[in-house]
Amino acid sequence: MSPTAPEHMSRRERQIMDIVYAEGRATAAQVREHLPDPPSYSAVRALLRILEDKGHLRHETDGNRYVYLPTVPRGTARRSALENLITTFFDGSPRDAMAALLDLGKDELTSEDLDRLSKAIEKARREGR
Amino acid sequence: MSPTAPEHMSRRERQIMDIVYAEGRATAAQVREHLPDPPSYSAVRALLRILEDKGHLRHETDGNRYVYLPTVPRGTARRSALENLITTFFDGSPRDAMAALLDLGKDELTSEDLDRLSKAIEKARREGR
DNA sequence: TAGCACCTGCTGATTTTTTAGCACCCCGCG
DNA sequence: CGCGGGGTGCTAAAAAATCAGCAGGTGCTA
Repeated sequence: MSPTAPEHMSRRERQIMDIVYAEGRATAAQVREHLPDPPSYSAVRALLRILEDKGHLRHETDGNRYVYLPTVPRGTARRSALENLITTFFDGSPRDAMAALLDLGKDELTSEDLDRLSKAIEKARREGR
Repeated sequence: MSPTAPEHMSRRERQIMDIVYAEGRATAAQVREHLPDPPSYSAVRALLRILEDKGHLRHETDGNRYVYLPTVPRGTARRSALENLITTFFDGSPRDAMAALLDLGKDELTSEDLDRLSKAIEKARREGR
């Protein structure tokens, strides 16, 4: 079983993990700010401790406060999140996913972004095939 | 708040929704098959009924059994799933997401897939910019 | 008709999650 | 010193999720 298993996390746990991943690192207060329907500060800390117990988070001390970080690196989490998304929403087809992504980001992608993408594709073609 | 809100769903609820989205439509038995640590048949049915109450699923009758479908169409769910993923794991950058996706699928993408992708990019360039 | 194998609705109870509050510690400052 | 403001751990209780079981319906076939 993968260490990144959003499947097996409770609602709050997932929300918190998402925040930590988005922020990179976060204190209890920070997490609470980003939490929808934020519960008490103390509740947030409890959750963070649980997440740490379960091995999803670790913490460093900054002065006297804890700042939490994911134990599994962002890149790994990204990957499984993508895989998961592809299987549940794109029938396991990365191509379809890319197409959707392209469409989704069309307003945001700059000409230069598209260049880079094309290059990356060329590169993939040369290497992979 | 969006009608697709995996954020607010419980663990089982999410798992079930994922299955239904992956399958397109599913009966209680089918859902149960795909569920990790499957609970009793009766428990699955209970969950399905709850999901329906909450408006995430609806059902049609096939003979005398219920087959469940998502209320919000797959395409819509896809979009929000992608958006969500992009914000939490790619700092809101579709470009980075595409790059990761390309890398992830490099072994699976055929030459033809890459062609199509290139074309789609060209098209995006012409239209968008 | 009776038995079997499905299905459904419903409900109460167990288990897990989520929460708030309390006790304590450390530090800076009037 | 003594107080306030920040932090922490821990725990009990409330709330939500999860579950299994019962009652009843349908249809099929021996």
